[in-house]
Amino acid sequence: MAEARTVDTRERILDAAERLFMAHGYEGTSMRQITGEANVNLAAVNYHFGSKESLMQEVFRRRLDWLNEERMRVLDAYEKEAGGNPLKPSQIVDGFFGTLLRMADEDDHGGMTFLRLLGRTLTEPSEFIRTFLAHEYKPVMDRYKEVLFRALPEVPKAEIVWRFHFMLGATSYAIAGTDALRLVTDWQIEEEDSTDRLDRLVPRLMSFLLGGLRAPLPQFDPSAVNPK
Amino acid sequence: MAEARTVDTRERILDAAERLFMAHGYEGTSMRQITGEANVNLAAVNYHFGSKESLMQEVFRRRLDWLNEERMRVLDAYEKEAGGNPLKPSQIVDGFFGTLLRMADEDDHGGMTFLRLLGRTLTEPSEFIRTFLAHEYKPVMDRYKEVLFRALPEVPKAEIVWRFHFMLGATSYAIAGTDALRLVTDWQIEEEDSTDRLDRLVPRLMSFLLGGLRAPLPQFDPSAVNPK
DNA sequence: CTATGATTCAAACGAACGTATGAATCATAG
DNA sequence: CTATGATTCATACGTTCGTTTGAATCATAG
Repeated sequence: MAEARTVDTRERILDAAERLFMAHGYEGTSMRQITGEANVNLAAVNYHFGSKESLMQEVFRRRLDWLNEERMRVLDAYEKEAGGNPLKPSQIVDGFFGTLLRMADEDDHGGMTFLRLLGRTLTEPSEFIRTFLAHEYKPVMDRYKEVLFRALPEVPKAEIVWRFHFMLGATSYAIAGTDALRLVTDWQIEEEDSTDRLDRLVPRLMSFLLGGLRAPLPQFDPSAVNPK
Repeated sequence: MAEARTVDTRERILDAAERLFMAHGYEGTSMRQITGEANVNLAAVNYHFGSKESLMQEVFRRRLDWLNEERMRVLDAYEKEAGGNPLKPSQIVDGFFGTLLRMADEDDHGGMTFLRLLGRTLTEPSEFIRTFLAHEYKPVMDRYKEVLFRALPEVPKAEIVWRFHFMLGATSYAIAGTDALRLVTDWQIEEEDSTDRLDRLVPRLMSFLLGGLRAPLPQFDPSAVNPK
C-alpha cells in the first residue's frame, strides 16, 4: 500500500479546493486552478474523488462532520449542567454559533477559510450542494430547534424559526464578508489588526444575535389578518 | 429611429438576466440561457450591452439607482420632521432596510426577484461586481453611517459599523434564502402562504434588527473568547 | 419610392471547461 | 530480485462558454 502519497495528494487537493471555492465560488473555480494550486496532476481529482461535485461534497464533509458533532457535544454538556431545566438562550446561541466561530481559531478544522466558504455557500448554493447540506445538517438542526422551543415557550414557534434564520444570515455574512464590507462601504474601522478582529467579532456578534433573538415580538400591521 | 424594438429587447434581456442570475448566480448563468429565455438572438446581449459583465452591471444599476435615491428621500423626510434632532434608530433602520424590503411589493422595481439577486450577490460577489457595488453604494452608505453615529452617540463607532454589517447580513439572508432555509433545515412554518409571508417578514425582521442594534454592548474578556 | 442607419439573424471563432484514457512511475509484498 | 496494484502523468475527447462577423431585415427620413 502507498497510502502516504495518496493521503497527501487528497489533502492537498481538498485544501486548494477549499480555498479556491471560498474565493471564487464553485462555478467560478476550475479543476485546472485546483490541481494547479495543489501541485498535482489534472486527473488526480477525478481519480481520488470521481468528479468536481464529489470533491465539493468532500470539502464540506471533512469539516461539517466535526462541527456538528462538536455542536452536539456542547449541547450535551449544557443540558447535563441544567439538569432537566430549559437551557438559556445564550447557551443555545453559544452552542450553535459560538462553536462555529471558534472553528476559525483552529487551523486543524479549516479556520477562517472554511468559515468563509460556508458563509458564502449558504446563500449561493447550487442545487446539489443544498440537498447535500440539508442532509448533513438535519439532525443538529432538529436538536437545536427543540431546545430553542423549550427555552422560549412564550415565543411562537414560527417566530423562533425566523429569528434563527436571521441569526444564521448575520453570522454567515459577518464571516463571509470580512473584507467585503470594507469594499462595499469604504468604512474604516480604526482599530484592530486582522488577528485581533476575530476575537472581537465573536462577542460582538453574540451580543447582536442575543439582542435580536430576545427582541420584543413584532406588532403586525392593523390591516393584517391576525386581529390583535 | 426604431426605438420601440430596441427598448423592448433590452428590457426583455434585463428581465431574463435578473431572474436567471438570481436563480443560478452570475457564473452559473450562460448567455444562451439568457437570450433563450428572453426570446432574442444570442448576439443581442453583446450588441446592446457589450459584454456579460456590462449586462450584470446594468441589471443592478436599473434597480439600485432608484433604491438609493429613495433611501435618501426617506432620510430627508425624517430629518425634516426631526428638525435638527438626531433620528431614532427605528427611523434609520426603516429608511435603509424598510425601503429595501418595500421594493418587494413593487414589480415596477424588480420585486422579490431583484431583492433575492441582491441578497445573494452581496455574499458571492465577483471582483468586478464588488467594485461596481462599492461605487454605487458609497454616497448612501456614508449618509447612513453619519446619521447612525448621531443617533447612537454613546456607542463606539466601530461597534455601529459592525452592527450595520450584521443587519445587512440578516436582511440579505432573509431575502435570498426564503426557500433555502426550508431546504437546509427542513423546518415547517405551519401558517402562511407565500403572498402572506413577505408582509409578515418585514415586521419580524425589523424587530430583530432593532433588537440587535440596541443590544447591550459586549464585554470583552481578554483571557477567554468563550462566553459563560 | 429609395436610401440609410439601426437592429436582428445564423453561423462560426478560439478558448476553457470537466472528464476519460492508457502508458509511465511508484511503493511494497513475496 | 520480480511482480503487482496503486498512483501519477501527458494528452486528448467532446461540450459549452463568451464573443465576433457579415449578411438579412426592419423602421424611418428625404
